[in-house]
Amino acid sequence: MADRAAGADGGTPAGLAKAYRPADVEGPIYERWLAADVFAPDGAGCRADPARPPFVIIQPPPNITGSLHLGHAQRSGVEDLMIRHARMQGRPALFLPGLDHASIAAQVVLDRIIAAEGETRASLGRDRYLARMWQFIDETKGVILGQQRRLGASIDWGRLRFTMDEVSSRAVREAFHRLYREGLAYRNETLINWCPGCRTSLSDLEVIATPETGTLWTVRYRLVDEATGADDPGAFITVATTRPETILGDTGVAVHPDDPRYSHLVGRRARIPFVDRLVPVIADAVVDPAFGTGAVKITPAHDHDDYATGQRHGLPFVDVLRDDGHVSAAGGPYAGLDRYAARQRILADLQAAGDLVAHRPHEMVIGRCQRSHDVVEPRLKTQWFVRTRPLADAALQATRTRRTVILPERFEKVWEHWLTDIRDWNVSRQLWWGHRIPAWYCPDGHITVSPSADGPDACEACGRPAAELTQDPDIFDTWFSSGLWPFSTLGWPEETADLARFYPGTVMETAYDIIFFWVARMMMLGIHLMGDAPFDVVYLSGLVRDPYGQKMSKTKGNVVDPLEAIDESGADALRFALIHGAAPGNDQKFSAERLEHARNFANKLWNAARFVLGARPAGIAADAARRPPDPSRLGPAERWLRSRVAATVVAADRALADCTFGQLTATLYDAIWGEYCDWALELAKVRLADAGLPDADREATWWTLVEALDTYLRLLHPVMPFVTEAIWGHLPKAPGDPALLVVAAWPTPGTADPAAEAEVGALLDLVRGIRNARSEARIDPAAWLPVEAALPAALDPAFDVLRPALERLARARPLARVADAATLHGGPAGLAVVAGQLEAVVRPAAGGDGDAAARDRARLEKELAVADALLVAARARLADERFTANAPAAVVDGARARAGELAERVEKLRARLAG
RNA sequence: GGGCGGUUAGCUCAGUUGGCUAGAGCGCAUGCUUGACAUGCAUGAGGUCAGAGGUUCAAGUCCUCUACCGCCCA
Repeated sequence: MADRAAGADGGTPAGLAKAYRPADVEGPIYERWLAADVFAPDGAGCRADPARPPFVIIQPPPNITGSLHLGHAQRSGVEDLMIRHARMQGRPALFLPGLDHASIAAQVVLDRIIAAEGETRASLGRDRYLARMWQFIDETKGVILGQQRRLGASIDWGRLRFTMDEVSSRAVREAFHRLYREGLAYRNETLINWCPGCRTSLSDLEVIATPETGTLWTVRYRLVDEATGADDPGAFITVATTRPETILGDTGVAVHPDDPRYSHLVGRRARIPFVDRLVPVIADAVVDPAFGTGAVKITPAHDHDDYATGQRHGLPFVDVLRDDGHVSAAGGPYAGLDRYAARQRILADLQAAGDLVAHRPHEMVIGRCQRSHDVVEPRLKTQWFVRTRPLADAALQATRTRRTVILPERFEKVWEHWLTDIRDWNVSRQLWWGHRIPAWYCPDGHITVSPSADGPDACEACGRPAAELTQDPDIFDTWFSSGLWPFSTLGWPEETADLARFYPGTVMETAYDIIFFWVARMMMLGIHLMGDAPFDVVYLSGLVRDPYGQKMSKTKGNVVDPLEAIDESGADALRFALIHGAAPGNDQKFSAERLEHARNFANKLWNAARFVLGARPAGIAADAARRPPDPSRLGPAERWLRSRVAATVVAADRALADCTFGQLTATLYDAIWGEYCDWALELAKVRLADAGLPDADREATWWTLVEALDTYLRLLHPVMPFVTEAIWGHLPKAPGDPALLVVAAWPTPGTADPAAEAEVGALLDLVRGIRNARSEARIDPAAWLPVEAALPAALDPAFDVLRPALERLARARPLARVADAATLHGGPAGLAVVAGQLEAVVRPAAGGDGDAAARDRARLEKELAVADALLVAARARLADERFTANAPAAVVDGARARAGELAERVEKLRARLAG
């Protein structure tokens, strides 16, 4: 691992390579975690307190035949972050992984493969097809598991579940059996959504309403002369339709009862062309007289509205489609034609007969299959349904009482709305790959539902032996087994120890686009079957999009492969980039720049550690146990750093408590880069190199750096587990520390030191001011220039200690303190610096040219203009009695102090410009 | 048609219960092989917080309306 990597560079401090090379580090570290058995809440290396409440995330199972995309990577990263944090806090943390069989998706993939082998589903038959599927998933399941591992997910591999394994299968049978017994699962013939491409029914959720421009054709039906039974010459009723092929299934024509244009026709019969069916003209208030001609053809077997109308009026239901979307035998002369070919033929034939009256473009909403995008056909089928109303009410109750909280909260409205209007759930799918519905039918039409893997022994109703029963050929909607996931994974229906300990789970994290498909169903089934909601928090993450905000998709070619990103930049960089952009419910754009930014951060941290480890004072042994710095030896910079670290711990804790993980990464980035690397290490360098100081002082400085680094590594570990673990392995350990950071204790905040923060803050401002003046005056950055500084007496002790460091940072030598700001005036030409309450003068080597003086003057004038404008505003505010009377005292005091500082600054700047 | 979200620097985004000079990364400009890091360092430029109105001592933040973009449901 890291030691091996060091060899290439040779002689680098502490055996760390000059640049962080994730590829060298990640694999071995994951191996060490596995070997130490730290991921499982009952693993040998687990250090959790078993008395504390477990923290449980059951991972959303990815499709077993697929591969991980960035969305998976992001969610996996966020889940792992929560799990690792909980684990470090000492809670038993269960991160349970799984795979989903994804019926339709898997069949689509396999169908393509067997097609290349010259086979089809039909040619193989059900049994051989399923055998082929098991073989296929055996080959592919490793892909996605390996990806999880590459991401660093600290999942409990021993508890890996698959939605089609025996434990999950038993749960599906048992759940369905119970729902059936309770009347919550029922079989019914009704209109369902049929996808001719997938040749299966779909739930309402899988049908996507798509606005499209179609054609509205106007067709006239001939009315029959009841006396003769022949067509009544010249008597027509004209209807409008967007689906002419459904004419074949028409069993009525409806008009509005109050429509005077048609009232005389109600009760007569029309002849449906081609199939020669006589159908009644009926009156029904559902008809919109303003739409089309005001007369509506009724196709009860192929339209949801017509279905209801047909029921009200006792019309026949004629299914004119086959499963493959071709016209069935009921379609007379068009039988066997594809639905759209039939449409064209019918239109042509109507035209020829003179019955096609008109046509015009028509804006409409068409239901398309979520997966195949085929136009979905409403059809009459006998299917199994789950009665959702009582289940949905319980789910609503759980969120209304805050038993389960949805993040971000705005999704609770969406949740409410959907569950309030929910319709029964069609769970039958006419596919092969999935859980076979455990329902058997006897020749007398009795239904037997059995939870047993072997099926029933006999018909429940009439006792016919099993041999005379036939099992329902259909399988369950994949989401039915997914809905049981929070407890089927734990062994339900058996009362296992895991089930008792880990149900309900803590957080369910998933993408917001499956809130109904999955979250709602887990909630409904979990509450019903387990008696309690399956989780405390539903964390809905957003989608990961490409840099232009487009959804990533293979067809667009804008997909970023997580493994490639890891190969290039490391798993930590990918995790950081994804987590940094993750706000609950918000989509994020992902770009190479973001990844690079994260990679640079990992490298920065690595190098900071490299410096610290290489700067160990001689008096401290390489294998010395870590101890806190000696408080009596701490200088202002050390006190400042410890205070900042304490503040960072507080901020990190807060971000974790709020689930604002982007805030967490920003906090740690700013602290590590902006405070630790930019200032703390630079200040410490000088002190550590100062041979004139007592050993104990330098050792205290080093221990302070180590302590801070140790804390940062712990805080950052959940986000960037590999680099932090790699570095931590080189740090001195405190007594009680484990061998691996993954199970080290989460930090507790230290004590704030406001005085140190103020003192050091002021002195760092002085450094910034000097640098600014030098840079603006275009002075050679390498040049050492004398600087005189005037500071309040209170800063003297800190200044005395830090002076060598400040000199180096400001390239100021000597950096002399003067007692009185007035003495800064006059004398040789200099660059004025006004930084907060401090003033200084930089003395350029050769007095500077005329341009330099002019530039310096311009800089001061600009600073004065800004300060003056702010002062005017601040004074105006304080002059307003309503402000001083109404605002909180702290705010008013702050404004007064601010105005005072500004006045001082303005005065100083004016004095400099005058002098 | 109903609902939700967004609009802050050239780009991508932070911005907590309303309260000190609205921040970061990338990009840009100028300069730097400073003994951890050029995957770096220093300094700087760059903002009418979409628009209008309102509440308030005080609004990027709260309310109303408008515009544009996106999403969900029907």
